[in-house]
Amino acid sequence: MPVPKGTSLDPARTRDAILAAATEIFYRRGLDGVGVAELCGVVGASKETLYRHFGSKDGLIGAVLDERSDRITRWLAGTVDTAGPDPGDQLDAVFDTLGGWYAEPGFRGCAIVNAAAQRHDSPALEVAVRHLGRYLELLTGIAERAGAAQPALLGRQLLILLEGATVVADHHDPGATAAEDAKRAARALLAQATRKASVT
Amino acid sequence: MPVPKGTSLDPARTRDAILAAATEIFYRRGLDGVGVAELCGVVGASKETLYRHFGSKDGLIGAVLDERSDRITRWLAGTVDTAGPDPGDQLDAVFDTLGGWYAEPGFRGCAIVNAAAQRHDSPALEVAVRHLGRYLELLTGIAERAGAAQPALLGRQLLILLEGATVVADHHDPGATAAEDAKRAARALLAQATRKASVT
DNA sequence: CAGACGTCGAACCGATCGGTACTATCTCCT
DNA sequence: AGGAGATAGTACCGATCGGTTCGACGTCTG
Repeated sequence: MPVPKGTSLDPARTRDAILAAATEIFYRRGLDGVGVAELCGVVGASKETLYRHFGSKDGLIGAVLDERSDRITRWLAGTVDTAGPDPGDQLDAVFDTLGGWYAEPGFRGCAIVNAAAQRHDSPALEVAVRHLGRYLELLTGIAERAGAAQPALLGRQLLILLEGATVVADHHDPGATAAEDAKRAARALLAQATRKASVT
Repeated sequence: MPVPKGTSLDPARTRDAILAAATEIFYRRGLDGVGVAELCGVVGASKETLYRHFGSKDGLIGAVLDERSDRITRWLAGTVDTAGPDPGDQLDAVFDTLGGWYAEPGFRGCAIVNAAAQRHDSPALEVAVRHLGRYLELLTGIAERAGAAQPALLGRQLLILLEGATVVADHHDPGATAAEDAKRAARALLAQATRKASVT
């Protein structure tokens, strides 16, 4: 039966359902680890519907990564906003939030960086560049508000800590200390960058 | 013609040739981005030869990652050995070496971490865990020799910097400063950890 | 009520996938 | 000299790939 009797016809909702299912399964199994047919089976949609909404598998991948980057960025910016006015507290909030993410079951690293690792062109690379740019903007803002001597430098260093902690948490973090380790390092760099007599 | 007239028959060399070609093409195009047939065409070997040496594509992937991890670890340890006795100099050597790698044309991030991003089981994950463990051992050794208050902590933080710099260099490093940024951060953390009145 | 639109389910397409089998031919070792 | 082992080349296997097409049937909008 096409279109089960009684369902409300809502293209936007259908699109969102495909997007949500694809986001989860692409993250868990990798972009090449699942075919379009299986994906359609999981979400309960037909291939025609998927291709009408996204045009191609690459189009779907692009949409998934776009949406995920937007959501993560909003989520992280939200934790900064609710952390109060102190830049140090904001930094703590960022890494505490990351720590919560690392501890979630099914954590597999950053979906966007992972995607860029397996498709070094297509939409994935562009989304990754933009995604890290957003992170950098957020972190540099904290560095500026803290009065760091070289906020751009500190922002880049904080980005390195963030991405490094994510990789380490994914692949080598027996004590689950990556977020805490990175937080301490971030605090130390912040303190050093805001000291009056600053080193290099 | 099977076995071109005049070639020396050397299974080990054949194996190495396949391994070298696979290492390059897997790194550039991703594990799923190239098929066994194309790979055989590039290296000039037959499928039977490949399967006799490696058993399966996954076996080949495992061998590629194993060999690459060994080689990178030796390479990095070598730069530390030739950097002299000062732990600070050794740390500089590590990140300077990384900076040279980042600047190479065709740099695509850490092949092993990339592989683990697209195959979160199989041999890739185990090799990644071991690979980061080797890095951690190297960095913790530097931290110990420097007399850090908490060498294990500093080692883990240095690992985060190393991996973070690699990711950032791959995806968002317009000024190609990632290695230098990480080096400065590493130096700052080392200085802080070796100060007598140390902050947590 | 009528047409436009959305959707499912299935069939189908050519291409490619990882992997196997076999033959002809060459090198190496005794 | 002769057997054993290694190799290229090719054909082949079933499965799956991304993608297209079509008909039946449903909802939505006028």
